[in-house]
Amino acid sequence: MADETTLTIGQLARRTGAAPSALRYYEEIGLLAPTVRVSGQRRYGPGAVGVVGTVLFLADVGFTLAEIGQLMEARSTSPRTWRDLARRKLAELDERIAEAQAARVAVEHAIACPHDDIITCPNFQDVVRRRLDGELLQEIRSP
Amino acid sequence: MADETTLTIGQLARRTGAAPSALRYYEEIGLLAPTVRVSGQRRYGPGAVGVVGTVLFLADVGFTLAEIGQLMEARSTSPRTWRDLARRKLAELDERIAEAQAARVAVEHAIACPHDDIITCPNFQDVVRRRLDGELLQEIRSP
DNA sequence: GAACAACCTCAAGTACCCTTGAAGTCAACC
DNA sequence: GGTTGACTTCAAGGGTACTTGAGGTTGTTC
Repeated sequence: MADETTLTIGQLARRTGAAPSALRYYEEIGLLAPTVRVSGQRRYGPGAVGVVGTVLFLADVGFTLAEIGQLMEARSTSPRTWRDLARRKLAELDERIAEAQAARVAVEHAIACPHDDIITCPNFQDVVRRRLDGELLQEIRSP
Repeated sequence: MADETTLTIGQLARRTGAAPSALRYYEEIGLLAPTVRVSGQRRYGPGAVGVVGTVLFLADVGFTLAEIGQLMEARSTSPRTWRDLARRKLAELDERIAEAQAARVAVEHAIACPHDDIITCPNFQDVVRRRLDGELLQEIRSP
């Protein structure tokens, strides 16, 4: 029977919902610190669940693994950096929400439109034109 | 001087904001119909701007290129399919919005938390625990 | 002592959406 | 007739986050 306070990679995987291969990958890219080995096999302390959970949560929130790496590093050493990164992501989330809501409205309009071929629908053409104009504006702003 | 009602790939690219390589790629995967060629070069009618604009808009909205392919095919032949696909994406957008809003709240809480190492913060631990429990529920729901 | 599950490493593959580079063609201009 | 710019094809590369497969070891169980 195994130690009860220590987890194998499979057990950690089950408790966190991350695949063992993903956990190995996280270790490989430096997101998770290398662990104690028992005859070659990784053993995790109970705290690992929280760490992996944090990683997964941050990934859900939209941080890339590289960003999560920075966050985990700044975690205890520099709460200021941590909060800066978090605030930046907050702005990104707001943007994403706004975009999704705009998209939602546009799709709703397209569905409500009585035309059979949407490309012929004036409403839709309007949406598309705005999309194209947005692109052009971006190009003009940063040439 | 060239025909005024017809566009080269570069001109179409400038009018739509899509790179020429992207337009060729769209054609390659069947998203854009192959066009007339003038001594080997693609020539697009004015309607192409709308078509490409539609593709770009749909991509923004979150459709994959494969889905956009289906949509373009169903466009005039089957408005019902079109609306079905659109409605499904609407639900997806709602989900995405809800997720982003939940993430926003969680990040806000994390920022507001007075703890220096967030992993030790009870609020944050709670967020992470909910994330893990959510995962487990999913696993139970679809084993 | 053989099977079995779960672990290990390392290289390569996957999915999506393109971009980049090499090598060449074509029309227009000087 | 040589350069320029925009076009052509085709194969390969790139970023992100993993997964998969081959080939091998360890520990437990029958």
